[in-house]
Amino acid sequence: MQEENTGTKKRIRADAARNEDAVLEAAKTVFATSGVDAPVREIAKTAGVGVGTLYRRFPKRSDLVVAVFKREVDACAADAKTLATDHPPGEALSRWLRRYCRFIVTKKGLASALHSGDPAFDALPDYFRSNFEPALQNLLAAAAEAGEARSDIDAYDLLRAIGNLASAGSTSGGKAGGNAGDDPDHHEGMQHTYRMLDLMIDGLRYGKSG
Amino acid sequence: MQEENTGTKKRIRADAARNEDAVLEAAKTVFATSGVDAPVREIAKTAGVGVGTLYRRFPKRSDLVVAVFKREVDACAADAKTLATDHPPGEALSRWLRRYCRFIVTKKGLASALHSGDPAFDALPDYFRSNFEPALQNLLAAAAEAGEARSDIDAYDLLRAIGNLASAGSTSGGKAGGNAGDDPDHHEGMQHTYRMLDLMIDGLRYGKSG
DNA sequence: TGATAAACGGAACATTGTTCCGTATTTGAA
DNA sequence: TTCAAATACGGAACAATGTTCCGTTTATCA
Repeated sequence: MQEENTGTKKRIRADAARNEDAVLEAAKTVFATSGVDAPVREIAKTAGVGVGTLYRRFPKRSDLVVAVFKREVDACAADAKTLATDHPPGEALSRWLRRYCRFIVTKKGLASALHSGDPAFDALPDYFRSNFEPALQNLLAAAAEAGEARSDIDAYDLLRAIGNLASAGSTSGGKAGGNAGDDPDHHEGMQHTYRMLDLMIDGLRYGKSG
Repeated sequence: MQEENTGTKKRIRADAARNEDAVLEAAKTVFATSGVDAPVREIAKTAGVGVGTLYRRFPKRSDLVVAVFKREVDACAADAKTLATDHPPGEALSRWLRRYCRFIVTKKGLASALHSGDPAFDALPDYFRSNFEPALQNLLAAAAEAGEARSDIDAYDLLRAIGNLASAGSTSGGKAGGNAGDDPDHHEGMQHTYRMLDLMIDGLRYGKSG
């Protein structure tokens, strides 16, 4: 059990692993800056690699999009665990919902790609749900048990509700809206979205059966 | 009032008009066959025209898409009037709803383009509604007056309902689903859609307040 | 340190939107 | 009918972008 990979032959070369990570990181940045339709070359250049390198790891452009998306889903879902250990249940729940809200807004460009009919993205909705639903479910259950939230809320319903809330509040274009500031929290629409989210959170905490 | 164009200088050359029509017709065919993402060259070739000619009339690819869409909206809306004069009110209503249903299904590819965030398509939803709503409104009113349909149905509600019905029933890809037959009426999903539509039509005709 | 497999970089290719311009056609008048 | 000007035509050429190929470089291991 010394080797970390079971089954496959050899382990990946160090530079290969480093580059894969650089590409993913660059893609995340570029997608956020120039939208999901940004040229592959731009991503490669940002990552400091040639297109050949990029394509060896991600044979299709859509593979890269999918990988970045999944990676960010993972990160967001992982934050649920972190928050749960670092904060009291109600606070953890509230913080994660904001985190999730930010995720939705910054993925606005992706959303349209998902519904583009390209089969490459068919698996993403499932991935989305199967990661976020349990994450939120745990936060909800813990908060309910601690008496810090009502217990009659379905995790998936809440995910969808906030998803709708957030995507309605953000500007519609694919190209990453305003260039004024980098922080999505300071977009006008975002403020409104947060107010609505606070309303929901209050409802969760102080509603009936609390 | 002898000249048909008021304000502009001269009238368009005969070959120009002929070509514009050929391009629109070709685009309609190609979009239906290969999807809205079909190459401009393919459309030009189908129309028997050079790309230069196509681009003089439609400076952007999206202009052509918009033009085709509007043209088909016009055609569908115009059919409402034709049907109204050729058939008794209830029959006209019923026939047009099927016609509209077919329109929706064959425009499935367009639907995703509309929601792509491209500002070129921003005006289309309005165009859609402002043409179809009055058309259906007239049919509904006539049928209601003749006692052949209930009178408490909102035209726009019905348009949306059937729109949802039809787009749910058709295959999801952009590329025009099965190559088996050309007739959309014979796709499996279409049969189901028609059955649901019949249910609605029956409801319209024999429901309360008939 | 050297052999070898793996990975790298980026030039080259294919596809597609769009522009340009020399040539052909239509139009209106002599 | 004939001719000149205006208009439109066709398609080569350009630009942007996804993808492939291959000669060169680098990591790994003995």
